[in-house]
Amino acid sequence: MNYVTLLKTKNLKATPQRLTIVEELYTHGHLNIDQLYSALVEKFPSISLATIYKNINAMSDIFFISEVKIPHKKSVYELTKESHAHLVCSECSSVEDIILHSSHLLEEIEKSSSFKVITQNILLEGVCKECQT
Amino acid sequence: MNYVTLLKTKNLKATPQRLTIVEELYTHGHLNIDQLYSALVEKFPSISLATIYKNINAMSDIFFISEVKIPHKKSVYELTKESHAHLVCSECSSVEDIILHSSHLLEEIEKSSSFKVITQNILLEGVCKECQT
DNA sequence: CTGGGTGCAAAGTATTTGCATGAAC
DNA sequence: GTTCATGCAAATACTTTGCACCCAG
Repeated sequence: MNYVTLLKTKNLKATPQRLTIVEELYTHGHLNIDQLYSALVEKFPSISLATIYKNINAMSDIFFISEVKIPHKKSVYELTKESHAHLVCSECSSVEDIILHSSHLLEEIEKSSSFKVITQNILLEGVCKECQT
Repeated sequence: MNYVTLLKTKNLKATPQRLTIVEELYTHGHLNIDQLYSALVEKFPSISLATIYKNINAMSDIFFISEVKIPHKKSVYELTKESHAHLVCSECSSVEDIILHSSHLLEEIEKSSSFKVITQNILLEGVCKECQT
């Protein structure tokens, strides 16, 4: 898949700044605003936080980027991908993706309530492999 | 259970403002900062947002209140209770609690990763009963 | 009485907006 | 050439802090 083309189909220009945000997220998976800014300022010394925000918002609007809200922490951003859950380490703050087969869960909800689920947002806090000394 | 006593055991004074926040959350389940402020200002016309924030923070520190972060929306607060999931309606923004038996989910995670889960944070977005015209 | 709480104002942090210039197409 | 993006500064929104006064215990 070609990010440049994908952006253009949504009428967003493929600027170097924008592409670098995408690359950073592709490479590192999950980054918060400050981490994105630190990464981008290396390459574009005069970039402003406003540009980061504008781009995050623009690409979120087209569902190309998603915000992950984390309890007691700053939000991180990721490239939108197949529905998945997040494992957040309380020690090192790492965020890991995991694909769940949560059909049981959805069945359970439909049985016990009349709520029609559209999007799942599952986040597990705990200790990652590396931090389990 | 007696909220007054509970607060005191944590060295928090049972002020009218504080108790009203608790009552509001008890009655309405989930409220954001603005809703809390609107409710409290009825009873205490000179209350300030700072007081709301300070109390929310103080009672969060003792795990008496929990913040629920919701995608694309403002956080809401609830009284801490038994572990449960949230159903958030995209139409009317209502938040409903549901107790899940998510053992399958936890087993699955432990099988496919070495992550040790401590806290679950499950939120489902969709359409509530009332909004399913 | 004593210590913590309240409410005000101010400070701090986070995010958005307006606009002139510049780059993508 | 036209449109949209960038980057600066300013504005707005959100949250915390300091302090004098007040109330719960």
